[in-house]
Amino acid sequence: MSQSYDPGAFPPLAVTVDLVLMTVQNGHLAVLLQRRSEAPHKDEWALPGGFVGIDESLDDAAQRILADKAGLKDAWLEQLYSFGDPGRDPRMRIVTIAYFALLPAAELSAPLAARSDLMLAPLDTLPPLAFDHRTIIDHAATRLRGKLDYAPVAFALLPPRFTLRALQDVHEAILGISLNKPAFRRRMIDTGWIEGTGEKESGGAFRPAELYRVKPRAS
Amino acid sequence: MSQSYDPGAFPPLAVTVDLVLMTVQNGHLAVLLQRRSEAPHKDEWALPGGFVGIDESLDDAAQRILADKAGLKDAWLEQLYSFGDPGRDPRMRIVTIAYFALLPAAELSAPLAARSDLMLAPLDTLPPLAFDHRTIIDHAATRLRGKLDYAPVAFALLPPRFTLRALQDVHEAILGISLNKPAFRRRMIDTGWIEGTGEKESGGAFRPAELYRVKPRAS
DNA sequence: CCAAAAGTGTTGGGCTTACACCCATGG
DNA sequence: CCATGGGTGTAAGCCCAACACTTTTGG
Repeated sequence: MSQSYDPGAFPPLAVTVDLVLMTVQNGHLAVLLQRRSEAPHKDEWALPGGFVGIDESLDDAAQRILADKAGLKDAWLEQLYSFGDPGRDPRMRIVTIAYFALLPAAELSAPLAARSDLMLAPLDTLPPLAFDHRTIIDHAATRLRGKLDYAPVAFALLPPRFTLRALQDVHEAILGISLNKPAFRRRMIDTGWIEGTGEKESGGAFRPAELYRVKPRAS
Repeated sequence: MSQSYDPGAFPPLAVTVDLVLMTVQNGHLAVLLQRRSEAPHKDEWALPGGFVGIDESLDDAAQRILADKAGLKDAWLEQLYSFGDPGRDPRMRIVTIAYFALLPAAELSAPLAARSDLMLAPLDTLPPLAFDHRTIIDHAATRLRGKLDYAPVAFALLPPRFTLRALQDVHEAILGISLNKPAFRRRMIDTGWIEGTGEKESGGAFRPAELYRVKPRAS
């Protein structure tokens, strides 16, 4: 910050935002990938991303890219980490700010059906990825698992009304382990994050479970 | 990533690294600030920072700036968050990657004495700061307090050999609360992070305390 | 032998888990 | 009335904090 400044003097350098958009599919964490249509890494799989507009905040860029790729607004989105090794992109120096977002699998079915360049890949069987995107995804998975116990993140993967069993399934998918049912129920209930609606699940074959919703942030 | 690319087409945009360099001074968390020598915000206090070199990784840039300002190498340094709102710098669009670092107060006395543009400001009585640096410092303090219980960060604020009382003082300064002595001792000891050297503190007026050191990362 | 700080033994309470059981529903 | 999954009561165990106590040093 102490050196002299002249806009024209700066070497070409770009800032992008890349999204790690995760969901739970068949009991496993999965991430949305996009097939690259251009060099470098043409036809390889990569994270959806894009350049940050010159008058656009980083958060706004992430929301815009999310809307472009998944057609969605107001998703839970969090800045993850920044990656900027020289040479991570062969074209030029690019620093990328990675964000991660969580969406219910149901909300991704429409964009996945509409666009053939998108796919959902389970985290444990990722294809080879362009750039350093594999590293970025690993960071995101670690962060997600770390936050699960102390922050209300899992709800972003569920519809507005959900059963406790569905919530437990999400936790088990993210952590990759099975959890004790009564302990899980009580732990969730006395986090204060959720509240029961009087309603019951419909269409079930057996005893219907109560539907819960996220409490409208009291604290 | 899907739009066409031409290095010359990119609007001028720069990437900087800013450092939140913290220590404990007189029982309070404090941060290293540098008086700006140029516009904008000339003569205001700001975080030490600098532009990222075109062939330099983000981590390397942070280490370089740390060495320049504090004359130190191999400090514990962690990427914090990236800030890039348009307008955060009036000159041009600047995205900054904030890092935070922890150093024992003793290691800062030399640079502080040698350079009149540096000062150590307690977190609870910060002067007005340039740019969005106040926000960055708040993020760093929150992150530090959050990590204290589950990561071995406090040791970066202590010399290689330290007493449990000194460690407790650091924790109390960071958290701003006082802790129960026996509980703290045992909690620290069975984290497995530290081990006793046989040595005792010297020069004390009363019973000398045992000196501990960080275990050479077993796990 | 006294003051002051280091370090330890013991107790008690709160939180979480594990297991067993009951409840509600469809067929 | 049976199978199945939802939901709850209870007891055991672990972790952690508070308190009281002992130990070690300098003066």
